[in-house]
Amino acid sequence: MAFIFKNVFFTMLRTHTCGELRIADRDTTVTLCGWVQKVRDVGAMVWVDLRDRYGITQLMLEEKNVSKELLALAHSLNREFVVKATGVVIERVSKNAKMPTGDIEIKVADLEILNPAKLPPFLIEDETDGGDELRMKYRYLDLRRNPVRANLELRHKVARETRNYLDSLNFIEVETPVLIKSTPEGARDFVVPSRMNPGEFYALPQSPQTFKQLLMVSGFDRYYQIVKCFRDEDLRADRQPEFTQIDCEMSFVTQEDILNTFEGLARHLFRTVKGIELPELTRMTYDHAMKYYGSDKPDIRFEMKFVEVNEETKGKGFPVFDGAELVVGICAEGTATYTRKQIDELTEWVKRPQIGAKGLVYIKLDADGSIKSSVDKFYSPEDLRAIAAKFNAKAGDMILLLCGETDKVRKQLNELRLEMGSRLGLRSKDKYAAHWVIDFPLLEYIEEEGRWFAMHHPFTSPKPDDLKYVAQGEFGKIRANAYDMVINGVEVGGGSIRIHDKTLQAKMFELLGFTDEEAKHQFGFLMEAFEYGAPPHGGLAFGFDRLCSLFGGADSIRDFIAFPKNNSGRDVMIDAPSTIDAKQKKELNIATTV
RNA sequence: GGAGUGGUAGUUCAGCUGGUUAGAAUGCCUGCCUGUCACGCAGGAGGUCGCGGGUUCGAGUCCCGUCCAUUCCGCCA
Repeated sequence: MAFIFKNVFFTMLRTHTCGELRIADRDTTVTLCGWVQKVRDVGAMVWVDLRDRYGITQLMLEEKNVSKELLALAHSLNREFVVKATGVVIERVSKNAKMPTGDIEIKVADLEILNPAKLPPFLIEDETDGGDELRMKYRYLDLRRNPVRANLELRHKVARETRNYLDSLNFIEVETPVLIKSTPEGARDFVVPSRMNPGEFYALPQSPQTFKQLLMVSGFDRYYQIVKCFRDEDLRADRQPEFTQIDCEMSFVTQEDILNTFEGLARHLFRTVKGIELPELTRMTYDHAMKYYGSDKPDIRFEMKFVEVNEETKGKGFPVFDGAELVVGICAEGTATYTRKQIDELTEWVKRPQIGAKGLVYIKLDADGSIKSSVDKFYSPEDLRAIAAKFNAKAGDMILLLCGETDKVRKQLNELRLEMGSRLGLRSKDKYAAHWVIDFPLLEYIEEEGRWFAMHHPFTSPKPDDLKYVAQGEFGKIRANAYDMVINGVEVGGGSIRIHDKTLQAKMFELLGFTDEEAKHQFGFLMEAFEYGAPPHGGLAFGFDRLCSLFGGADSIRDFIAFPKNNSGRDVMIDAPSTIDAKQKKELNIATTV
């Protein structure tokens, strides 16, 4: 077969794909290549479902019009054999409305086994019988399955549309190095020994942060990169040791410009990838998010905001509340019908070590107008109604209260809120609510380390108005020009306006406990660059894998990565990491222990 | 580092308070079948119950250890 497409000459084994033939192609002679999905053999007649990336087309062989040899060859086919078949497209006698090619089949005149195949260890079907472990070991087979292939196609589309959008705004994609320098701040680095520099190590980037800032100093103005980043931390369903970011930076911009630009990207992606017009992104301060949702990435697909009821609950003789720093709760609509058993189960749920609440107090507003609670001993119906009023609770609702230390109890109630949202079906995967969380604190104090840490990273600029707190030593009050984009409770991206002033940057390092030497050793190149005319700049980075899994309606990012690692950071297919031989170690100056 | 869940046929799972020869579904093999498409029918093969130790007359089942997988907490600037 040979043909010309866009002035390029192709020769190919096939004339068509397995997904494109329709009734209009009747009577044409075609050659298809693909994998045997299924052989249906009724003796004198054989049907073969031939599959490729594009779909499935049915091949048909009939005793009365093919040779014995050809029929025998068809009988010998097995799942996943690679086959080439030539024949005429005919209308089926009995059609299959369930498949796009279901009106036609190929009356096979010639059949060639291009490659036989071992029986795969699991079914290559949409609903596979294979468990995750097995699928990962034979990922190349798993990738033949429609759902996984569709995920990678989605990923491709998101990448393409990201490039289209950013390109239209004059962003240019610049590659930055992968072998860079280790820095102690932030996540653990993956390191690579340098053969040519004995005893020294490169680190793989946790993000191209400093390079993109240097590109701003270089005048590149608008940069982006779809780039692999590496963090040697424990993994989760939504966390891989190597992952991909859409990394962006702009010069001569305010925070407002960045929010608008990347809100535009989000909306462009929703429009082009999902066909959804995303409403304008709302904005919420970090303080607001923590107070009303107990999280810096609230899921605002549903309300169920926190209501603090210290005033209403204290001083009534209930010691647990009286002794608590904060009494706070949520109103779960329509759950007054919960049975004792369900409430007990919910109580056990919040008491699990992962959540760690001491207990759960409920107030039920029954449909008949009565009010009942687990603390009736301490609160009169009037007391309870006063609390309920603060929640705007109505008959049929149930209020769930937690108490304790402010930070902890907010975190616990956040978990409960999300759980109740799920139970009440308020977190539908095809509903999207996106917003910005802004005004993050610049610093947070880590008890164990006894010092302040950058909440975002050390290059984040403080809000000028808040610099007054420095003199007072109230570092926790300093807010940053930092922002996160949150969609459905998932932090999909975040960034900041950077420091471009050498003195301020030095001050920041000092605050973070760096000595002059340490700062110079680790970030001297950046400090020096800032002396040569650094423009005001800022940017952000999106978690590309998470964005894809969000679009794909999945909680795990693994099936949006062609070859992911497992929970222990292993690639079970190629069996990495692995040991290296003594010669390699010697060259790399690595002591041979073990 | 911590908590939970799981590991039994190629695969996904069931297997109760310990008790004959460890089951089901699916896949696989053989035969029959000319309109299948979850084809059907008949027959068949397939197991070191993750590994090590213990309790017991007897362990897939109970206990201890260990490995692996997975979810979460810590961690992830």
